[in-house]
Amino acid sequence: MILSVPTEFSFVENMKYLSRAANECMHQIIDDALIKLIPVGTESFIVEIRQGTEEQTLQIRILCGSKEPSSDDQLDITRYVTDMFDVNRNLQPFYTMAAGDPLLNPVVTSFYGLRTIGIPDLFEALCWGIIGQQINLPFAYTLKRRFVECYGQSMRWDGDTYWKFPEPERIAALQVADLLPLQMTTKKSEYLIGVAKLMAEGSLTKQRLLDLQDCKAAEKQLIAIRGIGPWTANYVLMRCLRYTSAFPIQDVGLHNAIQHVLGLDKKPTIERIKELSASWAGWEAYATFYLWRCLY
DNA sequence: CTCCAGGTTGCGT
DNA sequence: ACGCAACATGGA
Repeated sequence: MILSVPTEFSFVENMKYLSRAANECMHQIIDDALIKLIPVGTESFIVEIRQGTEEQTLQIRILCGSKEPSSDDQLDITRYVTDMFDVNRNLQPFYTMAAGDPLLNPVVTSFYGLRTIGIPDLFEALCWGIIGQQINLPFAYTLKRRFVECYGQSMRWDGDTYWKFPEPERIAALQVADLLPLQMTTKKSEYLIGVAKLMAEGSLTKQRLLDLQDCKAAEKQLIAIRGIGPWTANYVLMRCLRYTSAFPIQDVGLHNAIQHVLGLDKKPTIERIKELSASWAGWEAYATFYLWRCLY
C-alpha cells in the first residue's frame, strides 16, 4: 500500500525518533525501514513501513501474518500507520506559532517534519507511562522488554522476533509477586495489574475516552485511576489519544530540554514554564515532543 | 558513596 | 490546597 503524507512530514526525522532506543522491544529498524507487529482485531501482521519511491509517500508492506490479510485488514493497517505517524495532522498552524517562539523556533527548524509518534494501544501507552515513572529511560526500556517478553506473544520473521504487547486479561490475572522478579517495584506492579483489571473488565476503554472529545475530561478520568497522575495522564493523552493540547508539564525531560535550549544555569520552575508556554495553547504536546527530541 | 531518573501516593499541616 | 517523606533501583 502507498500512503501520501503532507509536505510537513519527514520520514527521516520520524525514523530518527524511532531509532532513539537500542533496547526498544516493540519494533525493529532494518535497512531504513520500520518493521513492527501490528494487531488487527484478533490477528497480527508484521508490517514494513519505508519511504516511498514517490516524494511524500510511505510504502506499507505486509511481510507476514497470522492469516492472509483481507482488504479490510489492509485498511486497518493503513489506519494504524496513519494514526501512529499522526499523518493527518495539519502542522502549519503549529509551525506558524513556533516560528515566533524563542524556545520552539530552534527545535522546529532542526526537526522539521517530526510528528508525535503514537502508541495506538491504550494498555501499552498506560503501561509504558507507569513503567517509566521515576526511573531512567534505559532501565525503563529494560523493564518493558522483560514485561513484554514474559507476558506478550511473538511472531518470527526473517530471523527476528516481533512482539505483541501483553493483553490486559493476561496481566489482570497476575499477582504482584509475579512481576517483582522482573524488577518492577511493588507499586508499579500494583498499578499495572490495577489498570489491566479496569481494561479487562471493560470499564476503561480507548473508545470511551475518545468519545469524551475533551482533553481535560479525559485527563480527569485517567487521573482517577490509581497509579496514573498528571504526568502519566498527559503522556497517554498525547501519545495514545492524540490530543495536541496534552501537556506533561511536570516532565523532568521537558525541564532539562528547556534549560538546554535557553542555556539556563538551572531548571526552570513550573511557573516559569507556564509563562514560556502561554503561546503554545492547543499545541503543547507537539511543543513538548519537539523539545524532548533535542535531548538525544 | 551520592545524586538523579519521562512520578504517584498518602498523610500531615 | 500545599508540602513532603516514602517508594526502590539502575546508571553516571
